[in-house]
Amino acid sequence: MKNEKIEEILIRGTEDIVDKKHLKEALLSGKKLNVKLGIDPTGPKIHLGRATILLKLKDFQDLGHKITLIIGDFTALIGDASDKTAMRKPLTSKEIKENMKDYLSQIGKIINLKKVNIKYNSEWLSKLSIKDLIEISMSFTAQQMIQRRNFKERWEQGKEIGFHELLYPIFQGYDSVMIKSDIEIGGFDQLFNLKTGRDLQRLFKQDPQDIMTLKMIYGLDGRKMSTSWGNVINITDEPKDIFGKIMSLKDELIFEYFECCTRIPIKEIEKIKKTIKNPKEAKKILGTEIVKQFYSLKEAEDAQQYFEQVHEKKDLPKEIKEIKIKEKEINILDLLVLTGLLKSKAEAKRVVEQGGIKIIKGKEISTEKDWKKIITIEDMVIQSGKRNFIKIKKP
RNA sequence: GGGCAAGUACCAAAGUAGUCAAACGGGCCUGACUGUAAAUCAGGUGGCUUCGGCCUUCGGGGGUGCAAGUCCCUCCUUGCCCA
Repeated sequence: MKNEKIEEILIRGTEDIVDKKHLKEALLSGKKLNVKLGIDPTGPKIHLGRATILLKLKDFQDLGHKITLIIGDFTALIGDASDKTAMRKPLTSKEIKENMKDYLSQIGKIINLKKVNIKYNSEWLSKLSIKDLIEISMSFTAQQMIQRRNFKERWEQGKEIGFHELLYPIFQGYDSVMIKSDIEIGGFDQLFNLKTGRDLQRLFKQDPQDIMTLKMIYGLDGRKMSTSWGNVINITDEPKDIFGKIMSLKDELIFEYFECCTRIPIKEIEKIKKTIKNPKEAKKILGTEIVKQFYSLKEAEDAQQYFEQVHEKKDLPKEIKEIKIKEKEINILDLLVLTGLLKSKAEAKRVVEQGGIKIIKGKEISTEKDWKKIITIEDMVIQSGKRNFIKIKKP
Protein backbone atom coordinates (compact mmCIF):
# COMPACT_ATOMS: atom_id res chain seq x y z
CA MET A 1 0.00 0.00 0.00
CA LYS A 2 2.66 2.41 1.02
CA ASN A 3 4.82 1.44 -1.91
CA GLU A 4 1.92 2.15 -4.16
CA LYS A 5 1.63 5.63 -2.74
CA ILE A 6 5.31 6.21 -3.22
CA GLU A 7 5.04 5.12 -6.82
CA GLU A 8 2.16 7.53 -7.31
CA ILE A 9 3.93 10.44 -5.69
CA LEU A 10 6.70 10.00 -8.22
CA ILE A 11 4.56 10.00 -11.31
CA ARG A 12 1.38 11.90 -10.60
CA GLY A 13 1.50 15.30 -12.22
CA THR A 14 5.28 15.37 -12.31
CA GLU A 15 7.28 16.83 -15.14
CA ASP A 16 10.83 16.10 -14.08
CA ILE A 17 12.62 14.44 -11.17
CA VAL A 18 16.32 14.59 -10.40
CA ASP A 19 17.55 12.17 -9.14
CA LYS A 20 14.60 9.88 -9.52
CA LYS A 21 16.29 6.68 -8.43
CA HIS A 22 17.78 8.34 -5.41
CA LEU A 23 14.47 9.86 -4.41
CA LYS A 24 12.63 6.59 -4.73
CA GLU A 25 15.14 4.87 -2.53
CA ALA A 26 14.96 7.64 0.03
CA LEU A 27 11.19 7.41 0.13
CA LEU A 28 11.27 3.62 0.46
CA SER A 29 13.86 3.76 3.22
CA GLY A 30 11.24 5.15 5.58
CA LYS A 31 13.44 8.07 6.50
CA LYS A 32 11.66 11.33 7.27
CA LEU A 33 12.53 13.73 4.51
CA ASN A 34 12.71 17.47 4.70
CA VAL A 35 10.61 18.71 1.80
CA LYS A 36 11.16 22.28 0.72
CA LEU A 37 8.90 24.65 -1.11
CA GLY A 38 9.81 28.23 -1.81
CA ILE A 39 6.95 30.68 -1.73
CA ASP A 40 7.24 33.90 -3.58
CA PRO A 41 5.06 36.35 -1.68
CA THR A 42 3.95 38.34 -4.70
CA GLY A 43 0.55 37.23 -5.93
CA PRO A 44 -2.18 37.39 -3.35
CA LYS A 45 -4.34 34.65 -4.86
CA ILE A 46 -3.51 30.98 -5.28
CA HIS A 47 -4.93 29.48 -8.41
CA LEU A 48 -5.36 25.90 -9.42
CA GLY A 49 -1.99 25.77 -11.17
CA ARG A 50 -0.24 26.77 -8.01
CA ALA A 51 -2.40 24.42 -6.00
CA THR A 52 -1.00 21.38 -7.82
CA ILE A 53 2.27 22.02 -6.04
CA LEU A 54 0.54 22.29 -2.70
CA LEU A 55 -1.27 19.04 -3.36
CA LYS A 56 2.04 17.37 -4.04
CA LEU A 57 3.32 18.78 -0.79
CA LYS A 58 0.32 17.36 0.96
CA ASP A 59 1.15 13.93 -0.46
CA PHE A 60 4.54 14.15 1.19
CA GLN A 61 2.98 15.37 4.37
CA ASP A 62 0.54 12.46 4.37
CA LEU A 63 3.45 10.06 4.09
CA GLY A 64 4.88 11.58 7.23
CA HIS A 65 7.56 13.79 5.78
CA LYS A 66 8.39 17.21 7.09
CA ILE A 67 7.45 20.25 5.05
CA THR A 68 9.47 23.41 5.15
CA LEU A 69 7.96 26.46 3.53
CA ILE A 70 10.45 29.12 2.70
CA ILE A 71 8.84 32.49 2.41
CA GLY A 72 10.97 34.49 0.09
CA ASP A 73 10.68 37.80 1.83
CA PHE A 74 14.30 38.55 1.07
CA THR A 75 14.37 37.18 -2.46
CA ALA A 76 11.19 39.10 -3.18
CA LEU A 77 13.41 42.13 -3.21
CA ILE A 78 14.80 40.67 -6.39
CA GLY A 79 11.87 38.92 -7.94
CA ASP A 80 12.24 35.52 -9.51
CA ALA A 81 12.76 35.68 -13.23
CA SER A 82 11.63 32.14 -13.96
CA ASP A 83 8.21 32.98 -15.26
CA LYS A 84 8.98 36.43 -16.47
CA THR A 85 10.35 37.81 -19.63
CA ALA A 86 10.90 41.24 -18.21
CA MET A 87 12.40 42.63 -15.05
CA ARG A 88 10.14 42.65 -12.06
CA LYS A 89 9.41 45.39 -9.63
CA PRO A 90 10.64 44.69 -6.12
CA LEU A 91 8.07 44.51 -3.33
CA THR A 92 8.03 46.57 -0.19
CA SER A 93 8.14 44.76 3.11
CA LYS A 94 4.67 46.04 3.88
CA GLU A 95 3.30 44.49 0.71
CA ILE A 96 5.01 41.24 1.56
CA LYS A 97 3.41 41.11 4.98
CA GLU A 98 -0.03 41.73 3.61
CA ASN A 99 0.40 39.17 0.89
CA MET A 100 1.65 36.55 3.30
CA LYS A 101 -1.22 36.81 5.73
CA ASP A 102 -3.60 35.98 2.97
CA TYR A 103 -1.28 33.42 1.44
CA LEU A 104 -0.97 31.25 4.49
CA SER A 105 -4.69 31.09 5.04
CA GLN A 106 -5.07 29.92 1.46
CA ILE A 107 -2.29 27.37 1.78
CA GLY A 108 -4.02 26.12 4.89
CA LYS A 109 -6.94 25.01 2.74
CA ILE A 110 -4.71 22.29 1.34
CA ILE A 111 -1.94 21.39 3.71
CA ASN A 112 -1.89 21.15 7.46
CA LEU A 113 -0.06 24.27 8.52
CA LYS A 114 0.37 23.04 12.06
CA LYS A 115 2.80 20.43 10.88
CA VAL A 116 4.67 22.78 8.62
CA ASN A 117 7.91 24.50 9.35
CA ILE A 118 7.76 28.08 8.11
CA LYS A 119 10.91 30.06 7.53
CA TYR A 120 11.54 33.51 6.14
CA ASN A 121 14.68 33.59 4.08
CA SER A 122 15.64 37.04 5.22
CA GLU A 123 16.62 35.25 8.42
CA TRP A 124 19.85 34.09 6.85
CA LEU A 125 20.10 35.94 3.58
CA SER A 126 20.17 39.35 5.19
CA LYS A 127 23.15 38.21 7.23
CA LEU A 128 25.12 36.95 4.30
CA SER A 129 28.26 39.00 3.90
CA ILE A 130 29.73 40.14 0.64
CA LYS A 131 32.64 37.84 1.29
CA ASP A 132 30.24 34.91 1.66
CA LEU A 133 28.51 35.88 -1.52
CA ILE A 134 31.77 36.03 -3.42
CA GLU A 135 32.79 32.61 -2.19
CA ILE A 136 29.47 31.12 -3.12
CA SER A 137 29.23 32.71 -6.50
CA MET A 138 32.73 31.52 -7.38
CA SER A 139 31.30 28.12 -8.14
CA PHE A 140 29.10 29.49 -10.88
CA THR A 141 29.97 31.14 -14.13
CA ALA A 142 28.20 34.00 -15.79
CA GLN A 143 27.55 31.76 -18.78
CA GLN A 144 25.76 29.27 -16.57
CA MET A 145 23.49 31.90 -15.16
CA ILE A 146 22.72 33.45 -18.48
CA GLN A 147 22.12 30.30 -20.44
CA ARG A 148 18.79 29.63 -18.84
CA ARG A 149 16.05 30.03 -21.33
CA ASN A 150 14.37 33.28 -20.40
CA PHE A 151 17.61 35.13 -19.71
CA LYS A 152 18.94 33.94 -23.00
CA GLU A 153 15.88 35.29 -24.76
CA ARG A 154 16.21 38.62 -23.08
CA TRP A 155 19.91 38.75 -23.84
CA GLU A 156 19.31 38.05 -27.51
CA GLN A 157 16.53 40.58 -27.75
CA GLY A 158 18.71 43.19 -26.13
CA LYS A 159 16.37 43.43 -23.18
CA GLU A 160 17.59 44.38 -19.79
CA ILE A 161 18.73 41.72 -17.36
CA GLY A 162 19.28 43.07 -13.89
CA PHE A 163 22.57 42.04 -12.32
CA HIS A 164 20.74 41.16 -9.15
CA GLU A 165 18.46 38.85 -11.08
CA LEU A 166 21.40 36.61 -11.82
CA LEU A 167 21.81 36.13 -8.11
CA TYR A 168 18.29 34.88 -7.54
CA PRO A 169 18.98 31.19 -8.14
CA ILE A 170 21.97 31.39 -5.83
CA PHE A 171 19.88 32.77 -3.03
CA GLN A 172 17.16 30.25 -3.56
CA GLY A 173 19.77 27.53 -3.57
CA TYR A 174 21.30 28.87 -0.40
CA ASP A 175 17.93 28.43 1.27
CA SER A 176 18.25 24.72 0.57
CA VAL A 177 21.64 24.70 2.25
CA MET A 178 20.35 26.49 5.31
CA ILE A 179 17.47 24.14 5.92
CA LYS A 180 19.31 21.04 4.64
CA SER A 181 16.45 20.07 2.39
CA ASP A 182 16.20 16.54 1.05
CA ILE A 183 13.89 17.43 -1.74
CA GLU A 184 12.56 20.61 -3.27
CA ILE A 185 9.39 20.96 -5.27
CA GLY A 186 8.57 23.58 -7.83
CA GLY A 187 6.66 24.46 -10.95
CA PHE A 188 7.72 23.33 -14.40
CA ASP A 189 9.77 26.49 -14.87
CA GLN A 190 11.73 26.09 -11.66
CA LEU A 191 14.18 23.47 -12.81
CA PHE A 192 17.11 25.83 -13.08
CA ASN A 193 16.67 27.34 -9.65
CA LEU A 194 16.20 23.98 -8.03
CA LYS A 195 19.32 22.60 -9.62
CA THR A 196 21.29 25.49 -8.25
CA GLY A 197 20.24 24.29 -4.83
CA ARG A 198 21.88 20.94 -5.57
CA ASP A 199 25.09 22.64 -6.64
CA LEU A 200 25.25 24.75 -3.53
CA GLN A 201 24.53 21.90 -1.21
CA ARG A 202 27.43 20.03 -2.75
CA LEU A 203 29.59 23.09 -2.21
CA PHE A 204 28.63 23.04 1.45
CA LYS A 205 29.35 19.32 1.65
CA GLN A 206 25.71 18.32 1.99
CA ASP A 207 23.91 15.62 0.10
CA PRO A 208 22.26 17.35 -2.81
CA GLN A 209 18.52 17.61 -2.62
CA ASP A 210 16.37 15.74 -5.07
CA ILE A 211 14.18 17.97 -7.13
CA MET A 212 10.74 17.56 -8.54
CA THR A 213 9.03 19.85 -10.99
CA LEU A 214 5.36 19.58 -11.76
CA LYS A 215 3.46 19.74 -15.01
CA MET A 216 1.99 22.99 -16.09
CA ILE A 217 -1.75 22.94 -16.25
CA TYR A 218 -3.54 24.99 -18.82
CA GLY A 219 -6.31 27.47 -18.19
CA LEU A 220 -9.96 26.65 -18.66
CA ASP A 221 -9.92 27.57 -22.32
CA GLY A 222 -6.74 25.66 -23.12
CA ARG A 223 -4.51 28.69 -23.20
CA LYS A 224 -1.84 29.44 -20.66
CA MET A 225 -3.31 30.05 -17.24
CA SER A 226 -3.28 33.75 -16.65
CA THR A 227 -5.41 36.08 -14.61
CA SER A 228 -5.69 38.57 -17.43
CA TRP A 229 -7.14 35.90 -19.71
CA GLY A 230 -9.80 35.22 -17.12
CA ASN A 231 -9.26 31.47 -17.44
CA VAL A 232 -8.12 30.86 -13.89
CA ILE A 233 -9.74 29.13 -10.97
CA ASN A 234 -8.69 30.62 -7.67
CA ILE A 235 -8.94 28.36 -4.69
CA THR A 236 -10.76 31.12 -2.86
CA ASP A 237 -13.47 31.32 -5.52
CA GLU A 238 -16.99 30.55 -4.33
CA PRO A 239 -17.89 26.83 -4.52
CA LYS A 240 -20.50 27.34 -7.18
CA ASP A 241 -18.09 29.41 -9.22
CA ILE A 242 -15.38 26.77 -9.02
CA PHE A 243 -17.89 24.15 -10.03
CA GLY A 244 -19.25 26.28 -12.83
CA LYS A 245 -15.81 27.07 -14.14
CA ILE A 246 -14.94 23.38 -14.20
CA MET A 247 -18.09 22.77 -16.20
CA SER A 248 -16.80 25.23 -18.76
CA LEU A 249 -13.44 23.50 -19.00
CA LYS A 250 -12.26 22.48 -22.43
CA ASP A 251 -13.01 18.79 -22.81
CA GLU A 252 -9.45 17.83 -23.74
CA LEU A 253 -8.21 19.06 -20.40
CA ILE A 254 -10.56 17.11 -18.18
CA PHE A 255 -8.21 14.26 -17.39
CA GLU A 256 -5.16 16.44 -16.96
CA TYR A 257 -7.12 18.23 -14.28
CA PHE A 258 -8.10 14.92 -12.75
CA GLU A 259 -4.47 13.93 -12.56
CA CYS A 260 -2.95 17.17 -11.37
CA CYS A 261 -5.68 18.85 -9.38
CA THR A 262 -7.33 16.01 -7.55
CA ARG A 263 -6.20 13.00 -5.59
CA ILE A 264 -8.78 10.58 -6.91
CA PRO A 265 -6.75 7.38 -7.28
CA ILE A 266 -5.31 6.90 -10.75
CA LYS A 267 -7.10 3.59 -11.12
CA GLU A 268 -10.41 5.20 -10.45
CA ILE A 269 -9.70 7.94 -12.94
CA GLU A 270 -9.03 5.28 -15.56
CA LYS A 271 -12.36 3.75 -14.73
CA ILE A 272 -14.11 7.10 -15.11
CA LYS A 273 -12.37 7.57 -18.43
CA LYS A 274 -13.68 4.24 -19.68
CA THR A 275 -17.19 4.23 -18.30
CA ILE A 276 -18.30 7.78 -18.74
CA LYS A 277 -19.43 8.67 -22.21
CA ASN A 278 -20.62 12.23 -21.71
CA PRO A 279 -17.74 14.57 -20.80
CA LYS A 280 -20.21 16.62 -18.85
CA GLU A 281 -20.58 13.81 -16.33
CA ALA A 282 -16.82 13.56 -15.92
CA LYS A 283 -16.67 17.28 -15.32
CA LYS A 284 -19.28 17.01 -12.64
CA ILE A 285 -17.18 14.47 -10.78
CA LEU A 286 -14.14 16.67 -11.27
CA GLY A 287 -15.90 19.82 -10.15
CA THR A 288 -17.33 18.20 -7.06
CA GLU A 289 -13.96 16.76 -6.13
CA ILE A 290 -12.13 20.06 -6.53
CA VAL A 291 -14.66 22.01 -4.53
CA LYS A 292 -14.50 19.33 -1.85
CA GLN A 293 -10.74 19.73 -1.59
CA PHE A 294 -10.93 23.42 -0.86
CA TYR A 295 -14.23 23.50 0.98
CA SER A 296 -16.25 20.45 2.06
CA LEU A 297 -18.27 17.62 0.61
CA LYS A 298 -21.46 19.40 1.58
CA GLU A 299 -20.52 22.58 -0.23
CA ALA A 300 -19.40 20.56 -3.24
CA GLU A 301 -22.73 18.79 -3.44
CA ASP A 302 -24.56 22.06 -3.07
CA ALA A 303 -22.54 23.55 -5.87
CA GLN A 304 -23.41 20.66 -8.14
CA GLN A 305 -27.04 20.84 -7.15
CA TYR A 306 -27.06 24.56 -7.90
CA PHE A 307 -25.58 23.99 -11.31
CA GLU A 308 -28.07 21.30 -12.23
CA GLN A 309 -30.96 23.36 -10.98
CA VAL A 310 -30.02 26.62 -12.66
CA HIS A 311 -28.22 25.57 -15.81
CA GLU A 312 -29.67 22.21 -16.71
CA LYS A 313 -33.25 22.56 -15.57
CA LYS A 314 -33.25 26.34 -15.97
CA ASP A 315 -35.00 26.50 -12.64
CA LEU A 316 -34.59 28.88 -9.79
CA PRO A 317 -31.83 27.99 -7.36
CA LYS A 318 -32.85 26.71 -3.93
CA GLU A 319 -31.65 29.70 -2.07
CA ILE A 320 -32.09 33.19 -3.37
CA LYS A 321 -31.01 36.33 -1.66
CA GLU A 322 -33.99 38.29 -0.47
CA ILE A 323 -34.48 42.01 -0.38
CA LYS A 324 -37.35 44.16 0.87
CA ILE A 325 -38.46 47.12 -1.17
CA LYS A 326 -40.28 49.97 0.54
CA GLU A 327 -41.70 51.61 -2.56
CA LYS A 328 -45.02 50.48 -3.94
CA GLU A 329 -44.05 51.19 -7.49
CA ILE A 330 -40.64 51.69 -8.97
CA ASN A 331 -39.00 52.10 -12.34
CA ILE A 332 -37.37 48.86 -13.47
CA LEU A 333 -33.95 50.47 -13.87
CA ASP A 334 -34.01 51.85 -10.34
CA LEU A 335 -35.12 48.48 -9.07
CA LEU A 336 -32.24 46.67 -10.75
CA VAL A 337 -29.68 49.05 -9.30
CA LEU A 338 -31.34 49.09 -5.89
CA THR A 339 -31.25 45.30 -5.63
CA GLY A 340 -27.60 45.29 -6.57
CA LEU A 341 -28.17 43.09 -9.61
CA LEU A 342 -26.58 45.72 -11.83
CA LYS A 343 -24.18 48.52 -11.13
CA SER A 344 -25.66 51.50 -12.94
CA LYS A 345 -28.83 52.55 -14.62
CA ALA A 346 -27.07 52.79 -17.93
CA GLU A 347 -25.96 49.18 -17.59
CA ALA A 348 -29.43 48.16 -16.47
CA LYS A 349 -30.93 49.85 -19.51
CA ARG A 350 -28.64 47.91 -21.81
CA VAL A 351 -29.38 44.57 -20.21
CA VAL A 352 -33.12 45.22 -20.27
CA GLU A 353 -33.01 46.15 -23.95
CA GLN A 354 -31.05 42.99 -24.67
CA GLY A 355 -33.69 40.85 -23.06
CA GLY A 356 -31.59 39.83 -20.11
CA ILE A 357 -34.15 40.58 -17.40
CA LYS A 358 -36.83 38.11 -16.40
CA ILE A 359 -39.55 38.66 -13.88
CA ILE A 360 -40.84 35.54 -12.22
CA LYS A 361 -44.07 35.51 -10.27
CA GLY A 362 -44.88 31.99 -9.23
CA LYS A 363 -45.08 30.05 -12.47
CA GLU A 364 -45.49 33.09 -14.61
CA ILE A 365 -42.25 34.15 -16.29
CA SER A 366 -41.95 37.25 -18.41
CA THR A 367 -39.03 38.92 -20.12
CA GLU A 368 -39.15 42.65 -19.61
CA LYS A 369 -37.75 44.67 -22.48
CA ASP A 370 -39.22 48.08 -21.76
CA TRP A 371 -36.80 50.06 -19.63
CA LYS A 372 -39.40 52.71 -18.91
CA LYS A 373 -41.65 50.16 -17.24
CA ILE A 374 -42.92 50.92 -13.78
CA ILE A 375 -42.95 47.80 -11.67
CA THR A 376 -45.50 47.24 -8.95
CA ILE A 377 -43.73 45.73 -5.99
CA GLU A 378 -45.08 42.36 -4.96
CA ASP A 379 -43.43 39.09 -4.01
CA MET A 380 -41.41 37.96 -7.01
CA VAL A 381 -38.02 36.91 -8.29
CA ILE A 382 -35.96 38.91 -10.72
CA GLN A 383 -33.42 37.14 -12.88
CA SER A 384 -30.62 39.03 -14.55
CA GLY A 385 -28.75 37.07 -17.17
CA LYS A 386 -28.36 33.36 -16.63
CA ARG A 387 -27.27 33.17 -13.09
CA ASN A 388 -28.16 36.20 -11.02
CA PHE A 389 -31.32 36.08 -8.99
CA ILE A 390 -32.88 38.16 -6.31
CA LYS A 391 -36.12 37.72 -4.42
CA ILE A 392 -38.23 40.81 -3.91
CA LYS A 393 -40.44 41.07 -0.84
CA LYS A 394 -42.99 43.60 0.13
CA PRO A 395 -42.20 45.13 3.51
C1' G B 1 25.92 62.50 -17.08
C1' G B 2 24.25 62.62 -22.60
C1' G B 3 20.63 61.10 -26.42
C1' C B 4 15.85 59.08 -27.73
C1' A B 5 11.03 57.11 -27.09
C1' A B 6 6.54 56.39 -24.50
C1' G B 7 2.47 57.18 -20.69
C1' U B 8 -5.05 56.43 -23.83
C1' A B 9 -10.90 53.07 -20.80
C1' C B 10 -10.50 46.32 -16.90
C1' C B 11 -5.95 44.61 -20.03
C1' A B 12 -3.55 45.47 -24.52
C1' A B 13 -3.27 48.78 -28.38
C1' A B 14 -4.87 52.57 -32.57
C1' G B 15 -5.74 57.61 -32.81
C1' U B 16 -1.40 63.68 -33.88
C1' A B 17 -6.79 69.71 -33.65
C1' G B 18 -13.47 69.47 -34.96
C1' U B 19 -17.23 63.56 -37.77
C1' C B 20 -13.72 60.99 -30.25
C1' A B 21 -17.18 58.36 -25.07
C1' A B 22 -12.38 57.40 -28.45
C1' A B 23 -10.68 51.79 -33.90
C1' C B 24 -9.10 46.47 -33.58
C1' G B 25 -8.26 42.42 -30.11
C1' G B 26 -8.60 40.08 -25.19
C1' G B 27 -11.60 40.08 -20.86
C1' C B 28 -16.55 41.06 -19.23
C1' C B 29 -22.11 41.41 -20.12
C1' U B 30 -26.66 39.91 -23.05
C1' G B 31 -29.02 36.80 -26.64
C1' A B 32 -29.21 32.33 -30.05
C1' C B 33 -27.53 27.48 -30.09
C1' U B 34 -25.67 23.47 -26.87
C1' G B 35 -24.21 18.03 -22.63
C1' U B 36 -21.94 22.66 -20.46
C1' A B 37 -20.89 29.09 -17.51
C1' A B 38 -17.50 24.91 -23.81
C1' A B 39 -17.09 26.03 -29.05
C1' U B 40 -19.57 28.97 -32.65
C1' C B 41 -22.65 33.07 -34.13
C1' A B 42 -25.04 37.95 -33.12
C1' G B 43 -25.20 42.32 -30.20
C1' G B 44 -23.35 45.24 -26.18
C1' U B 45 -19.42 47.25 -22.89
C1' G B 46 -18.14 55.67 -18.82
C1' G B 47 -22.24 58.09 -15.98
C1' C B 48 -26.95 60.79 -15.70
C1' U B 49 -31.34 61.77 -18.47
C1' U B 50 -37.88 64.69 -18.86
C1' C B 51 -34.64 59.76 -24.23
C1' G B 52 -34.18 65.70 -27.15
C1' G B 53 -29.66 65.60 -24.90
C1' C B 54 -26.33 66.68 -20.83
C1' C B 55 -21.84 65.69 -17.78
C1' U B 56 -16.93 63.38 -16.75
C1' U B 57 -12.58 60.69 -19.06
C1' C B 58 -6.91 59.86 -22.79
C1' G B 59 0.01 60.40 -16.59
C1' G B 60 -0.37 65.55 -13.22
C1' G B 61 -0.57 70.89 -13.60
C1' G B 62 -0.64 75.23 -16.67
C1' G B 63 -1.25 77.59 -21.62
C1' U B 64 -2.76 78.64 -27.13
C1' G B 65 -7.22 78.41 -29.80
C1' C B 66 -14.21 79.16 -31.46
C1' A B 67 -12.65 73.96 -30.69
C1' A B 68 -7.24 69.63 -27.72
C1' G B 69 -5.67 62.32 -26.58
C1' U B 70 -4.32 65.42 -30.64
C1' C B 71 -0.35 71.95 -30.50
C1' C B 72 3.01 74.62 -26.61
C1' C B 73 5.29 74.87 -21.49
C1' U B 74 6.31 72.33 -17.08
C1' C B 75 6.40 68.39 -13.65
C1' C B 76 6.05 63.12 -12.63
C1' U B 77 6.67 58.03 -14.23
C1' U B 78 8.46 54.09 -17.43
C1' G B 79 11.45 51.97 -21.25
C1' C B 80 15.62 51.92 -24.82
C1' C B 81 20.54 53.58 -26.42
C1' C B 82 25.48 55.97 -25.56
C1' A B 83 29.08 57.12 -21.65
